[in-house]
Amino acid sequence: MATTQPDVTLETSAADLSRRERQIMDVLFQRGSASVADVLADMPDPPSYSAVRAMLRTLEDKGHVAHREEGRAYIYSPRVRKDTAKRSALAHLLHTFFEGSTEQAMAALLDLKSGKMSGAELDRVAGLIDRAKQQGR
Amino acid sequence: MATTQPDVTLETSAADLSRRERQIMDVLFQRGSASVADVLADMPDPPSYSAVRAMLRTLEDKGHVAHREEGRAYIYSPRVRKDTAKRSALAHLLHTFFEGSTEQAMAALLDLKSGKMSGAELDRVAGLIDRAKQQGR
DNA sequence: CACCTTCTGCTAGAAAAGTAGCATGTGCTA
DNA sequence: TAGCACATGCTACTTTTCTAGCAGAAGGTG
Repeated sequence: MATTQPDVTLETSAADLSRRERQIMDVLFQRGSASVADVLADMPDPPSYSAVRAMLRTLEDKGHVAHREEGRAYIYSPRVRKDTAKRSALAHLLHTFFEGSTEQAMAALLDLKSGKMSGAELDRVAGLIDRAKQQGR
Repeated sequence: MATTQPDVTLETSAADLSRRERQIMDVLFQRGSASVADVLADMPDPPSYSAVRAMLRTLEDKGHVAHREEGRAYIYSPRVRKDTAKRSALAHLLHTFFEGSTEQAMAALLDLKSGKMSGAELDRVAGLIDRAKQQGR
């Protein structure tokens, strides 16, 4: 069965970002919105303040982020809705590492954190699956 | 001894790769191993054959990939085990988009593909969750 | 064998990414 | 009001990424 889905190519963003830009977007998605200093604080192998500013400007030019002024500082946030970004990231991961199989991904997820999940949490997830089954029927 | 969690920062790779390098690694993880031509075929906005070769060489220098000769062609493959790569990718995604919550990630996963999952597949996943519950108890 | 195809090894260059630092504006506070 | 703390706007520079293309080796085929 040719699973030849172009779904990955799109990616809504991420695919065409440079290393630093990607790191910045990650921080922004994780925090929702952030000042330059915030971004800097969360970056691996942190560059200079100036460098971050420059890259945020680039990202803004490219349309990936927007800023609003808060006091005298700029607060940046991603322009794609987190939900959309989530979906593409997930889709990309699925394609790259799990042959597109949700089942495999779920298994890996459970394997990664099962020890750390509470019973209640597991119950809720089980509930979600039940609901999916209902709908699919 | 606060070796708390290097989980995200480390990333086993990915974090410090350039755009093209990342794209190549994605192809390699997805296919397991691949010739230059294979990689090229799967890349978005495909560069030249030469360019791909050069980047594979770079990746090899950096230790991210290895090659073996098969006939007169080089077949490249990632040097980190797919499993390890999976884990870090998943961990990173979890941190970036789901506040580290497996539950949220599962929900998103179901939401993304629930329509496309077979009943049997859902059953198997439910089974996995049951098992996790057993263990956690 | 002569030729075509397909692969690698190089080298050199253009383009993009990443960076630093100065100038400037503004609020705060001693 | 003078000075500090922080913020942005720029610009120029260095480094890495990305790319093309030539030369040579090796297999396949008429």
